[in-house]
Amino acid sequence: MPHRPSDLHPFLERLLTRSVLTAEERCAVLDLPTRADQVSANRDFVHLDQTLQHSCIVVKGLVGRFGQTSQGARQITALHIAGDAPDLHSVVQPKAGSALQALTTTTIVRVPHAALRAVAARYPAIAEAFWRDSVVDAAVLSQWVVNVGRRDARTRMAHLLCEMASRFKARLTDNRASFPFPITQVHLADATGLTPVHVNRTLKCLKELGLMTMNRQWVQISDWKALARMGEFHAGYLQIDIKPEERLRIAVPA
Amino acid sequence: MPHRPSDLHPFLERLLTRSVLTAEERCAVLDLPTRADQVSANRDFVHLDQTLQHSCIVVKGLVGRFGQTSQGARQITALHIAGDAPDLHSVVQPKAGSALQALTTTTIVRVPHAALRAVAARYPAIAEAFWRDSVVDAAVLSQWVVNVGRRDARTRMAHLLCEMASRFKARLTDNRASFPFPITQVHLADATGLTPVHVNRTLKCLKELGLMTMNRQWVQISDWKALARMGEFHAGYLQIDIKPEERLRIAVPA
DNA sequence: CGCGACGTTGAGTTCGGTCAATCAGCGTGG
DNA sequence: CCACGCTGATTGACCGAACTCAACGTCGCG
Repeated sequence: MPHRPSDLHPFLERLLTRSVLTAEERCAVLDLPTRADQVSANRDFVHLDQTLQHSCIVVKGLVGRFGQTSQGARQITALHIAGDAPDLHSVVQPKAGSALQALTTTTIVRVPHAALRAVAARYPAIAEAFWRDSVVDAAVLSQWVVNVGRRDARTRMAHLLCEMASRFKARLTDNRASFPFPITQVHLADATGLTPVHVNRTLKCLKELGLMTMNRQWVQISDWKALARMGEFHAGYLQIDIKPEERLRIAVPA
Repeated sequence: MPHRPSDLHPFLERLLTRSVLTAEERCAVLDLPTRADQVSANRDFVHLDQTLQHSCIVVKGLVGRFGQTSQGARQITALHIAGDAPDLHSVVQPKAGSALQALTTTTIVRVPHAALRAVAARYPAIAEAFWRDSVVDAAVLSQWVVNVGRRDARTRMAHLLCEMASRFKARLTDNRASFPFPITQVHLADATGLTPVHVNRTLKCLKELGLMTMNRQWVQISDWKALARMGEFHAGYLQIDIKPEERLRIAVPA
């Protein structure tokens, strides 16, 4: 069953890396109604405590989930790239527990909860895929707690870079890889729980060790193995690269 | 429809604080087959990378989800009390991404995935409640990232104590509260990302400020408002105390 | 060309870590 | 009953990774 190109393709791909959906179910996902929206850098497009009627999906760009202390310090609790649905959970929990902000000019699409709920009710396998997606996000969060709680600055940074490289599916050739990562050092600081100054020094250190280089738009990893070792990075928790036959499907086809 | 007492009652209660289930659905939850199990303190009962056939539910005691660095430092990423299902997510994601360990002598029940899947398939509202449960857990995790990433030791500790008091539903009278919290300072350190020595000093400080006292088994909060202020604690994210009419139900009754 | 955002660097400080000793409670076995 | 040993709590002295403050550099853009 062929299907026209859609902003939702990357999202469907993401679901399919971990869940099994029939052709009909895939079409149902792609046919979800969407409203595209451009968000400029450093703009919240979901506010704390806002009650949502839509979930959004990142089409292009970079989105951060922000928490914040009463002293005004900000902490990024999750980074979301194209294909991610940063607030899919709002389908069952519409009150936003944290803000979403674009870190660069970002295009998102909004999908009405009504449509998501309808498709989840009609196709239990899609509900299952949504639940699984939330679960994988939680596994990533749990890694972030370990990262921020127990690792030193270099290790933290290396881990984050490895995670993002994996999620961007950066092609690994000859122990090198590179991927577009349009993030400032200030935002890296908010993601790692460091200060911007120390992020700068940490990156300098990783560069001097010959592990990677970075500019505003792009990360070049020059020694993947060493960076992964330094970051204590093991990709398993991301549930990427699941072999097709290992994907799980509970729901029976309609 | 009356029902015999069950180890699953606290779990059902937990689901019902956030989700709406019909009498039939409640019975279906309570009728889940269980196998009780006693776990002694400091014993892993779910190991990293283990593929699970059961989810467990805490009946009595305290369970920690543990992550760990390659240097052997441990970080608790979640604490689970009676009524919690620490690995409900294994229903859709059976490979464990972190270890579960009892922090005191704990009794759990194990529920086969097959039974959970069957009940979720038969009653979409139960699947929805499970998903919502995962989502709330993720919201707590996200708070922990903020806590560990951006707050100083005193604030961190105060926040953790307030969170646990709220989850234990500690009765608040005259700005005081107390609840049973059988945790060692070593485990508190693993939960807050501090060292045991500094936990000790931090608790001493909170005590000297007249905010709380603590021994191995019990926490006494002597000035709830001040402790909550110090910990920047706002209970909203826990999704406790949801008014009955604000609970969400998407699925239509069978 | 000037401005603003971001990146870089140095000097000094501090919060929390490390190491090590001591204390307190408690269950066990002689 | 009491000595022993274990686990966890407490305290002190010192250290160091990361923070703060402040200046300067660089790049893109109006």
